[in-house]
Amino acid sequence: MAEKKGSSAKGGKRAGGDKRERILQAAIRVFAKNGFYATRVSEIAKAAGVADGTIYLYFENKDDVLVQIFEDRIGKLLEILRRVIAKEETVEARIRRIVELQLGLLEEERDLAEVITVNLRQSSRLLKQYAAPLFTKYLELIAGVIADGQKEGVLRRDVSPRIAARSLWGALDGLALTWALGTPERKPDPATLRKAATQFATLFLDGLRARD
Amino acid sequence: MAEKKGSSAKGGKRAGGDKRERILQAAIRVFAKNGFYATRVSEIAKAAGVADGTIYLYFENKDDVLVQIFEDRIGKLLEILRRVIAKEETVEARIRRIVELQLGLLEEERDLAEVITVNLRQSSRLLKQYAAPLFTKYLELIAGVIADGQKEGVLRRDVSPRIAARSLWGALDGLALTWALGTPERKPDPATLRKAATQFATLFLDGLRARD
DNA sequence: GTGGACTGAATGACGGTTCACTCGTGGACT
DNA sequence: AGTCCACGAGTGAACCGTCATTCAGTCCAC
Repeated sequence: MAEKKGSSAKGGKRAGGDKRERILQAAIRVFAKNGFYATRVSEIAKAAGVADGTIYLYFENKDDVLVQIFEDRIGKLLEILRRVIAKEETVEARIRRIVELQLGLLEEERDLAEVITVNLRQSSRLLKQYAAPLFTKYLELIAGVIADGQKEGVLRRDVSPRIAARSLWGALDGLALTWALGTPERKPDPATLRKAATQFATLFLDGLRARD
Repeated sequence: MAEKKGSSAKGGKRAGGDKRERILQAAIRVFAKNGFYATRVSEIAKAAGVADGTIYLYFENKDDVLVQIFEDRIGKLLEILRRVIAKEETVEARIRRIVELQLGLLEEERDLAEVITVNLRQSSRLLKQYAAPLFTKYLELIAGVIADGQKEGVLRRDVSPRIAARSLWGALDGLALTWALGTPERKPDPATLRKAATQFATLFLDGLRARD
């Protein structure tokens, strides 16, 4: 309504790509707030400043909106993670970065984190089909780091990298859930977050380090 | 239809309590299979061998069925956990038992585990109101064990018991999720499960043990 | 003036909930 | 003992509100 249109230079034609993005952002916000099933398509539309029908120009249906959020965002996250891991020298540093990144996401993009944490589990059909493969990639990335550490002799070899990776992810997810559910509105205090991240990373690393 | 009625001795009058239980069990089964939102009330009814309307004699509405599952079952789980913890002598043994119990639940009552793991996150309204308090109790129980360990000097003191407890729960939940989602039908292989439990418990304990 | 992005009211399906009815039971009365 | 009746648990077809989705029309940009 009181919305300015195309805003800058060229005008509106190429606004298409922009609309899609606006809808995605709005959907993340609303899904985070109310959950997938309790969210009305019309709410997403309103939040995006778009007509109900417009959503169907960019997405097949409501499910597809959730799917696209995963495809788009988790893809990017994986990219960032890969780059960050490549940059660090030691296994320990890499794992600490993973922890920081996953919990940091909560600070930066709280809504996205909540959508991932909470909605990852909602529709099993959806989940298994789209989210699970990406999720698996994420886990394999972590498992890879751990396996490398084992080969280097830095990490103990009597724990399966996969199990360790899953535990790591689960623990971080569990910590995230606390804040996602705890404070309805406010961002979790970054200091608390950082403290938790550090403590947990230490705990995990000490458990995983090769005994001397 | 082809259902035998009151079956044994007395007849049917006190069958009421029985019906409620039948509905709960059926609901756990169906919720586990399809998730809360995708489940039709009529499906629960069919699975329980009961008319649609009967469900409303025992539960306020569909939401209430889920709520009652939590109240009923998690209550019992807490009870068991408390008893088990009391019986063990050392902190290490207690933590190992917690791990075994939570992963063991997956083996024994796969559907319930799935409902808890997956549906715990579905309706945030529902979740915050009913499940969260019970969940908090569970976490506090674990945190208590860890705090005791710290007081005894067995566990390191530089990690908050709460954070450790959350991590522990999250990791176990993450491991459970693997199997809950992985094999659609079959129970996870008990041996795999046990291996994972042991490995993780060792990992966690070694991380948490007081350094010498 | 035309094409196409966009709109939003109308549509239809779906499914939770209701409620008028059925029927077995156990107590009261003969 | 045999009959009868009131009760209420149980039933399930119908109801009705709630959306996801559609599509006939509007409005720019060129």
